[in-house]
Amino acid sequence: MPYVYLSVALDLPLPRSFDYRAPAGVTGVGERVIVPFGRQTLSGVVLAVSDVPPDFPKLKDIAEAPADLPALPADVMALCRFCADFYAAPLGMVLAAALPAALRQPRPWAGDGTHWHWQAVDADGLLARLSPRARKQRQLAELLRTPQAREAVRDVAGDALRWLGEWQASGDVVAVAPVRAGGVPRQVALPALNAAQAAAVTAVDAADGYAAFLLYGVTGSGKTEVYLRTIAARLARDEQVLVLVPEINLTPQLEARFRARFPDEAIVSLHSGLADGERTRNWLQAARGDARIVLGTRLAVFTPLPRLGLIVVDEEHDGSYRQQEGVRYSARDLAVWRARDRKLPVLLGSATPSIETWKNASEGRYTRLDLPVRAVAGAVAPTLELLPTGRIALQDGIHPLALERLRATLARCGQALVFINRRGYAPVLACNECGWVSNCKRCEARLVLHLGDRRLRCHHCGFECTIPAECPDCGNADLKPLGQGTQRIEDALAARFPDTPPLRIDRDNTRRKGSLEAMLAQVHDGRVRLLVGTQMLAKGHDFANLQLVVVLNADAGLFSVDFRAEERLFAQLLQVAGRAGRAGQPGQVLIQTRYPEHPFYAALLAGDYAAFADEQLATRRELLLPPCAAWLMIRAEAKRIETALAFLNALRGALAGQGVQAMTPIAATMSRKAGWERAQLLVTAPTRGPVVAAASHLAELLVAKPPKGVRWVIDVDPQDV
DNA sequence: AGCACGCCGACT
DNA sequence: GTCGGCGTGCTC
Repeated sequence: MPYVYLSVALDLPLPRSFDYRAPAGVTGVGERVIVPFGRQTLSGVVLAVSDVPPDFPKLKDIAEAPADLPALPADVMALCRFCADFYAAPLGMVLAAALPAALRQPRPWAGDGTHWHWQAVDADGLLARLSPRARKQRQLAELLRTPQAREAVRDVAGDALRWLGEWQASGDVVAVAPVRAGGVPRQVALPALNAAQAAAVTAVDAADGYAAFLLYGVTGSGKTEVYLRTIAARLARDEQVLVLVPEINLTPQLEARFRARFPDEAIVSLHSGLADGERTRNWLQAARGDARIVLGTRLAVFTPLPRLGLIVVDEEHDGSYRQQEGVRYSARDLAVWRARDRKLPVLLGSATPSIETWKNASEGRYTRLDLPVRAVAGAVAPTLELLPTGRIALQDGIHPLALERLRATLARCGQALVFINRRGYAPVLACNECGWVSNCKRCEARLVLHLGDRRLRCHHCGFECTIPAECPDCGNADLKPLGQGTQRIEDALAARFPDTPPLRIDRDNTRRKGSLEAMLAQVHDGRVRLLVGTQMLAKGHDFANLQLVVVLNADAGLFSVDFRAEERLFAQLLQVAGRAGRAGQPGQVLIQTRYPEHPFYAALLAGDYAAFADEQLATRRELLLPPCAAWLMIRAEAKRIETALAFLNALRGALAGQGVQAMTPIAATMSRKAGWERAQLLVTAPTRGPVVAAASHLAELLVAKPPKGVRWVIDVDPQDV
C-alpha cells in the first residue's frame, strides 16, 4: 500500500510538529487527523504531506482521518501561522483555538454539520392526536407547519427537542434541508442614509482589494446602518461577510437587527456561550460557504470563509478583542492581517478608536470615514456636567445635586442610571480603633464586603469568609464599611426613592443564564426606572427613556500606571453617556469627580475625542510608548517574589544582543495574587521585528529548559501594564 | 500538557 | 519492608 508522511500540529505547548505515516489519499494539508501520542490519543491538523519518509525510527501511523471538517483553507492556515509567529505561541495551540471544541476532540464528530430544519408531515393530523391540554406541544406542532431550525424548536419549551425526537421517530416530523440564500439579498426596513453614511458606504463598496477603513462616529451616528449597507453590497456579489463584536451579550441584539434586515439569510453566530453542537454546526456552515453572514466574538476571526468579501470589526477599541488566556492574540489585529492577506476591505468601527487605530488612520494607512451627525431617529447628544466632590458633603457617596436631579428625573417619569464600577456593598471593611483593614491573605487586594449573604470576598482569587463580628486584631466590635459599592448605592437609593425602587445590575446578580435578559426586560417595559450598575450596563443596551446618568467613581482611571487608562476611561464614559438621550430629549450625564480641573475632563466635556486622541498620540510619540514603540511583557509568578525576579533577570541576560531594550524586572501592579507573587519584565524596541524575534527566542528557551517553581507568560504587544 | 520512570520519607 | 512525594525526560 502506498503511504505518505504527515507533519502534524498538535494542541501542545511545544513549538514543533510531529510526523506520522498515513495511507495515501486519506488526508491532506489542513485536515484533521487523530493520532497516537505517547500513550494518549490526540487530535491534530496536517501541516504538510510528503512522499519521503522522515528519518525517525519510531514513526507511528495515524489512528484515524475523520474527515469531519472541510480542510482548513490556505488563508486560515496562513493566519494561524502568522498568529503563532507573532505571539510566540505554538502553531498547534493556535490551530486548536481556531476549531470549535467538538472538532478538537480525539474522536470523529458525530453530527453532520448540516443545519437541518424540521417540518410536520401533517400538522393537523398531529394536532388532532395531541391532548388539548398540552399547550406547549400544540404550539410546537403549529410552528412546525413551516420548516424550523433546531434553535427555534428549542426555544418553545425545555422539552421541545425531546418531543421533536419522538415525533421524528413516529414519522410525524421530517428533516428538511434549509434553503441556501444566494445572490441579491432581500432587505426590509431600509432607512434613508445621511450624506456621511452614504459617503462611507460608497467608499467601502468601491474598495477593490485590501483597504482598511476606520468608521469613526459617536453613539447614534448610524454605524450599524453603514455595516448593513456594505454587507448587503457584498452579499449581492454572493460573498461572505465576517462581523466581529466584542462581547457575547451584544450578539443577540445585533443578531436580531441583522435578521430583521436580511430575513432570508442564514446568519450564523459564533461565540463561547454557544453549546458545542450548535457552535460546530455554525462553524461548518460558514466553512462550507452555506452561511453568508458570520457574527461572532474574537474566536470567530479564524473561521474558514471560502467566499469572504468583507470583515467588519465593531467597537474596534474594545479590550475583549484581546484573548488573555492561552494564545494571547488580538482579534482586531488578526482581522486586519487577514483582510490584507485575502485582499479584502476591513471596516473598523468606533466612537472612541484605539490610539493604535487612530495612528494608522492619521498616517494614512487606514481611511478615516467620519459620521459626525446623529443619524438615529431621536438621537441627541447628551449634556455632560461635572460635580466636584472636594468640598461638599456627599450623601451615601452621592453628590446632593445628583440626588436632586435623580428626584426630578424620576418625578417626570424618566429613567435614570447610577453607574459605579464596583461590585459589593463596600470595597473594604476597616477598624477605626487599630487601623485593621480586610486584606486578602492570598492577594495584594482588599476583601470586599457583600451584605447580601454577609460575606467578605476577594474579587481576584475567589477567597471568601463570613464577616468578623469584631476586629481580629483589637477586638473592637465596631467595624466600618469604607467606600461605596453597587449594593450600598442600591440600599441608599431604595431608602431615598421608595416609590421607584432601584434595580441593581452587576455580575453578582446576573450569573444565572437569562437573568440579565429578564432584568433588561423590566427596564425596557418601564417597570424599573432607577438603575444601579457596573461596566455591564455601559455596553450595547439601549434604554429609550433613559434621561439621566450619574457616574460615581470615574476618577479611578485618572492616575493609573497604565498609559492606556485615560483612553479607556474616555471610551467608557462616552459609552455610558451614550445610553442616555435616545428618545428625542437630550440625556444628562453627571460625573462626580474630586479633580474637576484635570485636563482629561476638559477634553471629555468638549466631547472632542479626535482632539483627545491626537494629544494622546503626540504624548505616545514623545515618550516612545506604544503604538510608537513595540512592547513585549514577560510576566512571571512564583511563591516568592525573589524567585520571579531572579528568573526574569536571567531572561534579561538572555536578551543581550537581540536589538531590544530589556528594562529592570519589577513587581507587578498586583504583586500578589492567589498566593503567587508576581513580577514582570518589559522589553521594548522601536519596531515590532526585534520584539517578535525576542519573544520567540525566549519561548524556545523556556520550552527547552522550563524553570522550576515559576509560571511564566509571554505577552507580545501587552494591553495591560 | 500528559505520563512515564526514578530515587528518598512515613505508613499498612 | 511498601506507598508516594514531585524532579526530569519524552512524546513522531
